[in-house]
Amino acid sequence: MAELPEHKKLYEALRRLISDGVYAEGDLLPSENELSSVHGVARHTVRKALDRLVVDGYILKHQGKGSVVKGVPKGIGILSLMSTTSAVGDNILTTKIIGRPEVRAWKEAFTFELSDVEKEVGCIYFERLRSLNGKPVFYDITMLPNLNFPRFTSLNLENKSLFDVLRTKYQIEVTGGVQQIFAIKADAKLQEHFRVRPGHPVLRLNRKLNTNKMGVYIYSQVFCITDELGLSGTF
Amino acid sequence: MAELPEHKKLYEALRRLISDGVYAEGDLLPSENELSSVHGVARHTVRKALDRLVVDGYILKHQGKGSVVKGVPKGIGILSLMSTTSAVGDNILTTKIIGRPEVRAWKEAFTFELSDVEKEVGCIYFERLRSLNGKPVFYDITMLPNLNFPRFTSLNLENKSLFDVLRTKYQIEVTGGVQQIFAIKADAKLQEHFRVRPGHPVLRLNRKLNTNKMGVYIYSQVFCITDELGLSGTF
DNA sequence: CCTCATTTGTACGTATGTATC
DNA sequence: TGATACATACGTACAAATGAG
Repeated sequence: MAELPEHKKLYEALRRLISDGVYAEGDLLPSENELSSVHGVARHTVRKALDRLVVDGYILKHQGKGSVVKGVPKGIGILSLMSTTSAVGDNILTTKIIGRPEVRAWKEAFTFELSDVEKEVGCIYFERLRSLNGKPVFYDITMLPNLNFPRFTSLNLENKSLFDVLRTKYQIEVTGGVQQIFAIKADAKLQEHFRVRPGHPVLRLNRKLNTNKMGVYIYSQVFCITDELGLSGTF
Repeated sequence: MAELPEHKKLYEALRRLISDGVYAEGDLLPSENELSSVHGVARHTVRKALDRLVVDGYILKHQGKGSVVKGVPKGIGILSLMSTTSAVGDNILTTKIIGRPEVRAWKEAFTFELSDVEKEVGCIYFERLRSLNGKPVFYDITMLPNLNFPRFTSLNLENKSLFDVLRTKYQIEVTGGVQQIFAIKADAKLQEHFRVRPGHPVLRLNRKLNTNKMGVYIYSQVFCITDELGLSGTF
């Protein structure tokens, strides 16, 4: 297992402190010089970690003032969860894996083209149902190429963020991607998962996510009920 | 006018070279040391400029290899039109203004909060119906604060891009924004505009767009039929 | 397969400018 | 006004990945 670079270790440490609520929204982080001496790294290294936290939306920096905690960016990548009725902060998002991750041949990658290498190695496939306060709101299908993911199928992904697992276990970071968005009617499977009536409007997203590993893409199809919450994103 | 910092000047210069096609997709940028000596700045400064180009999606960096031009990020965050059946290039998008732009009090800004200043000055309101090859696909409501838009209500917006008009006539540039996305059923008004049956699934976007003018935001609500085309975006 | 020059990544140091309180 | 904190920018050194030979 490769040792993580200092700036990444600090990034993970600070990110965790924010996720765990040790630093809450509005709090000031320790100054760069303080973090530098406390963690025994150069200020430049601290700045690199903080830069990343800014890009990821955890903090805001203000010259002369300090680094203010913005909060934990919730949701799936760029599109984050947003309640239409009340704040999302008090709500509880739980994740359930349907079936269990398995290796299989690609059926298709929705509307995206697959490379020959991807076709050859097959894919790791799993489905998840995510609920907010017990009500199902996301149903998603995820496919990864079966490359460099030792023991992935035996990992417990319940209530864990896929992105966190990929980053911490496999050093894979999602760097961006493309997505297509549609409004559709619920079919039989969606009706069952979401417990809605036939014809209920559902949001569908086809996504291809880029990573920091050359040639490694994550494909996912996300279905979402937007009755009580919308998908929110900045650009 | 404040002088731009070196790393930003270099960023702008390189960004422009990529936009203008001097460096095309797949090309290798000059090495960091070369850029450093050519532009007379430290390597650290070059790296800062390149970091920004990576974040913005213009280049990819590979250790031991160099910085590869990725291209011009298309419609950053702004969901762009994408056909599900064929290329959109050959299709014709026409815009029709429904009614005519008028000044009125804000009814509401969808789910967004309005400032006191915005409430006081009122808004410029108009609705548009955009069609692809004669079939209506977008119906949108746009609201601007009634500030600094002389003669706006008498402008002819037919078949013109609102963003282009704002930029060329009023020096207002859209710099980003937030949006919420929902899947809904067509109501009576949407049924009529889109000529679809009751209950047809429709995509709804509530958008608040930031501009380069402090305190000036554009609010819009976009309805979209995604039967034959999806909204596509990069992130 | 190995070596070597090149290129980016990490990490350190130092100095000075600028915004906030 | 002064102390503090972040921003910019110069420098050095070595590690790690790439690709040519």
